[in-house]
Amino acid sequence: MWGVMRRTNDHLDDLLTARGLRLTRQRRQLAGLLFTGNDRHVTAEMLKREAASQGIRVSLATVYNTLHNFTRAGLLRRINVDSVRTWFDTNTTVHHHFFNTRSLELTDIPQDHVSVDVLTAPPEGTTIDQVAVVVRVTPR
Amino acid sequence: MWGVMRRTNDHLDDLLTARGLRLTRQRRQLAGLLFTGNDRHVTAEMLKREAASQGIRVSLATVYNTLHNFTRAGLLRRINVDSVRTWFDTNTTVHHHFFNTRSLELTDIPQDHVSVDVLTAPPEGTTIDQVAVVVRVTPR
DNA sequence: ATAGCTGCAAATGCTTTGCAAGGCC
DNA sequence: GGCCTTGCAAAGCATTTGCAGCTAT
Repeated sequence: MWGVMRRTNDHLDDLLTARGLRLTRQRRQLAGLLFTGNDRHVTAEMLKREAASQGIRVSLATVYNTLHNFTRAGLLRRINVDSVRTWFDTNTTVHHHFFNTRSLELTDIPQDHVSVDVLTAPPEGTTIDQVAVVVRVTPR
Repeated sequence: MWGVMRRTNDHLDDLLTARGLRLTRQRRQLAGLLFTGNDRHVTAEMLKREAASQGIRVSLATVYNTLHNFTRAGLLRRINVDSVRTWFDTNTTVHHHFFNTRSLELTDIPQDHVSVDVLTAPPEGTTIDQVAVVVRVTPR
């Protein structure tokens, strides 16, 4: 039990320091929520609420800062699915998404389950950065 | 000259009335900007600015109302490419986009220039509504 | 010691809303 | 006439920013 906890926390600390991020209480706790267990999709507001529900005290500004720092450090990936809020994905590998426009739920689609071919050349003077496939779904 | 103008305006009026939209000055003028000429990608702010530059007086609230009304009527399509502003596309057919994340320019990719295959079934209880491919590009 | 973080409150940017006045059918 | 639209100002959200005080290294 204690062994597991220690290992998990050490692992998280390594994750942060390896990316040059200082170990602050807030970052460690948010990392604990994000990088323990399965892949997750969160918004700033969601993460703040979840933290609060676990007795973690963080300001919303810090949640935003942390999400951006983690993204810059390559620990998270931004996803653009609706124009209201910004989503962050703990799965940083190339992959795509189902987006339930009613419940606002995001689900991963493994990269190898989607084949995309773009036959048109990108606009003059630009290079392709990322291809995002969002499959919008609604309750049947 | 007059013939062309008349025909264009009549055509626009038909477009609106056919969709059950009342002919107000603002709707006709905005429709004139949107549906005359090539396909376009606009945000509310852009359309408002463009209207202003042509001496068309419309409030921003009305621009938003109109964009939504036109969308509901099937004359426009919403596009989600960034989480800051909402884009509207006069091309309502199925197709995809290049999005220049630096200049915020949107370019169409004809549907038949993109092949997408999703091998994963949509989440339990949902059906696919739309598949959106956004190719993010940056200046070389 | 000091560069970097945090938290608060205020500011920002996009979008929506409430409501009175005006316009279309 | 009656219902729909418009315009304004205010409100609403998500997000960012300025800054004073704190903290990791």
